[in-house]
Amino acid sequence: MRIGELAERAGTSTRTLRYYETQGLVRPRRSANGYRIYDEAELRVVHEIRTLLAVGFGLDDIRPFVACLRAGNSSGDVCPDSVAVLRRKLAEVDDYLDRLGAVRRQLHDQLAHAIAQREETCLRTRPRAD
Amino acid sequence: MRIGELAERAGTSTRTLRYYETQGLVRPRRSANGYRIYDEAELRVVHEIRTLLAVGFGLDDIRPFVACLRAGNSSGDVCPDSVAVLRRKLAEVDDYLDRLGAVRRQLHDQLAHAIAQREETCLRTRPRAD
DNA sequence: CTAAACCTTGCCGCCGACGTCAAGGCAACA
DNA sequence: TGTTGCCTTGACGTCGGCGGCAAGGTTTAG
Repeated sequence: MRIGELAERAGTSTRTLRYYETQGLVRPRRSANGYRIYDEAELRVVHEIRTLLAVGFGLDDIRPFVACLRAGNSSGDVCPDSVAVLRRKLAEVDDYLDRLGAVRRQLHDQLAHAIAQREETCLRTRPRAD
Repeated sequence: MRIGELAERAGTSTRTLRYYETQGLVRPRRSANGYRIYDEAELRVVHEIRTLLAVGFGLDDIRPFVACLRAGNSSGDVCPDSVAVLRRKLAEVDDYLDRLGAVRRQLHDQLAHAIAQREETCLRTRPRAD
């Protein structure tokens, strides 16, 4: 199949597919006139890329998964390099969750304090207004 | 004080301070020779900016807080616009925490599954090796 | 024959918060 | 007087994952 069909079937754009190629993630054959030709396996690869991107991976992180698929595995996850990336990413996410939780608490406290301050100011300004 | 001193006292760079100025967040006077002159209040402002940036705010979000400080309040949080931003940001963080939690679960499952697959493959390949 | 619908490469634009020169002016000290 | 160390504006570079456009070649349908 050509680039337009793959783009449509993968739910992305031709621009994106060419970009993945420059990043070494997808490797189409070329037909006589220079058009890119993809087989079904590449559709699988593109799906893997899209899924991992949606999870928050960068293209560099995704490379091992594509290599794993291309090595003939039914899943891109099972190779050692992929597992290593999964572990690292899980740790990163855990870190980020911690920090984001701290931020949440700070925002919450800051908001509560600001509102309390405003209440107090209102009471001082017009004590019997309410 | 001039820009170098403020940068050092605020723990940032002169480039950053000039950038904040282009964004309308900091407004120094100018001395006769064109040098930027900052008073102590601006140090406070820069601290506010840095703190909120560290929490994950963008400069646009920070603008109301600076205005609030500049209006004479002891905290940048207490003005209505600031409170509105705090609410919005808290909601954004909550959303993000949810999504990140989902990502965490997916990564965890994916990792568990990959490892289980590898164990299984090992057992099939060399059943009595371990 | 021609128009439409593909395809190609190449290059600039985007977002945000700056970093990093470059080329020059001003100030203070030996 | 020269050197060092401030300061000024201006402009381009960074990172990632593309979007969008230009200028052309190819193929297919009418």
